[in-house]
Amino acid sequence: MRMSNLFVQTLREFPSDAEVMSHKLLVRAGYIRKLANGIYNYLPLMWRVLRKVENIVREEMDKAGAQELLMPFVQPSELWQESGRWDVYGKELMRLKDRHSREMCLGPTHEEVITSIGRESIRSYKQLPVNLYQIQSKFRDEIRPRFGLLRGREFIMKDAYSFDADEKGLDKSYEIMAEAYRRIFERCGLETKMVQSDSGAIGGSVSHEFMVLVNEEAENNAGENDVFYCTKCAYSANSNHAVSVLTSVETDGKFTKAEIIDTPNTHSIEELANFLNIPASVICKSLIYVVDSKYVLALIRGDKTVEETKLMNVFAGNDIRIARNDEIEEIMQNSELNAIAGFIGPKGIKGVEIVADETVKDLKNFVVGCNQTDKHLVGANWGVDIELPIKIADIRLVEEGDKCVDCGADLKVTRGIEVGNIFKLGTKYSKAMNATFTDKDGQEKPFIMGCYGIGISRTAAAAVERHHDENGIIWPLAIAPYTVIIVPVSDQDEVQMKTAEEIYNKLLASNVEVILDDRSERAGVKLKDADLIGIPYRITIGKTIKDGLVEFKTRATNETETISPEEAIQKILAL
RNA sequence: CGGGAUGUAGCGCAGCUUGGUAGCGCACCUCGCUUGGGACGAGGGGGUCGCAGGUUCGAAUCCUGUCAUCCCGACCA
Repeated sequence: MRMSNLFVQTLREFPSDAEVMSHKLLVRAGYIRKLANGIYNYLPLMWRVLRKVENIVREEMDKAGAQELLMPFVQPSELWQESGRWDVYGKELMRLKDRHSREMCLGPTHEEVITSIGRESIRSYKQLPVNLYQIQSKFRDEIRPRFGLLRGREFIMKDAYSFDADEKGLDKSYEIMAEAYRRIFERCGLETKMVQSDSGAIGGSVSHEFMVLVNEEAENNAGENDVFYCTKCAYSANSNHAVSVLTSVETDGKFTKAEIIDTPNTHSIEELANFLNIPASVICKSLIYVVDSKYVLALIRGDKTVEETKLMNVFAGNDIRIARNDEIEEIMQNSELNAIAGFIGPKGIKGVEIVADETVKDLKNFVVGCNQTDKHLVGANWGVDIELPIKIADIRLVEEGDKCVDCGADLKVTRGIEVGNIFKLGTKYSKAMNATFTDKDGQEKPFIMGCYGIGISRTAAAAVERHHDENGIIWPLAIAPYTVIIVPVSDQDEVQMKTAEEIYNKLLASNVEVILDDRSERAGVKLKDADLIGIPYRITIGKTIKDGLVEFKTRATNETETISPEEAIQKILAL
């Protein structure tokens, strides 16, 4: 490709609406252009990168025994009614009507469609296992798209679905996919961590996410997930799923007599602990949440934080948020109580489901809200002053310094970008949609399914997030849009131009993906652009060509060597 | 949806407080000059000032509404 023909427009400055590096760089280097909120044009350079990622994914999926197909992007509502998700998926599902007023949606994922394919085509256990995948644009009407390609509304995804006859088969399919995923990300030049995760709205039991870890020091951290990992063993998990053993702290309070005392203006745990001069760990914190449309009172030890996804899962909910003040007022009125947030407690409260975190059950002589503003109950004990809630669960957010449940070593936290996700779905969809096969014993059984996603466009963006410097992108070789760029310093120097053309033609003849910067620009412009665009190797032809030498630069290390054109060609061919 | 901010040329911004009919840098076009890290000079093209109302002799500027975008929380590949 000649640079003079390449459809690319680099910008001198970063776009003002971008926050994270991958977004800033991809726009500035002319890879993407926003069309609408969360919707981007993939310009020619970007499309080349995406196709590279896709092809790596294809090769590894095919190698793993999966077969590619393509399902419709627009789907009928009927299938979603069958699975039950039409009503629970929420506003992320982009719904629309066709000319006959039939309800349709833009595919955010394809469990329903693949299940319908499975039930129509797979009749016997002899046809199993099957793993089908596609690479396609998905649409999710995200509440807040951001970070460019890292969280768009329209994005490119590889989604695979496995069908097995039994759990053992699923375990095997799952392990094969996990292994394929490890290879895919490694080939894309991305170090990933496979972490346990919540299985969320898609449903199912076991799931893991593949996280690209991003360093904490980065100014704008694009990692949207907290990943906890053990410093000693292999345990790692998304914060929405992580569990831990706590280090022991004071849980027996100093108040030995149960009484309600004045605690004016102690709206937060910190204020209350300071006022009473006690550790937060002898306070029982009470928080009111709205799960779907139900009120929930969550109790947790004062020094700990509620993990909202865990709490939501206790009630098998789809949506959770902390209650607003007017909703708390409503609950108080219905309970014939009167307290504002900060003084809420479990005693006497009505119209809410109560769940206690495991941390509260061992509290003794503790402090808790008593539903009277500016007062708390101190010296409380379960079963004496307040009944211990029946529902006890782990709804606690793990913190750095907690201990690993597997080996007892310290847990640490880091930020990660989720680029892949694998789920054991089990029979969630096959049962709901009546997708069955005939097993060995002649019985009709629902398929045991799994699903496996990779964000293709997100993976490319994550690669930029992970590999760049102050001058621009540094593409891993395997997904770079071009392998090498040839830069003659002056287009007016005939020898330079002639040499550049020769190297260009030789590399082209060997099927190397090469750019010749034949533009009539000053050297600085061409060199800046080469760095910004992030081509892994650069052959610069300058004055030293008089001595038969060119400069060979490796973008990843910014190291250069002065060698002959032929040597430069050989170095590229040897990659 | 809640909290905060912004909409002026392809990109980055000034002008708005104190109304008088739009400007700077980059990019783009022409000519000259220049060619190892985003040169320079001269000339040029491009904007219903997000949109709709209102106030006014007159609105980018003041008022009202509306739309869009960005940031912080809930979503997820």
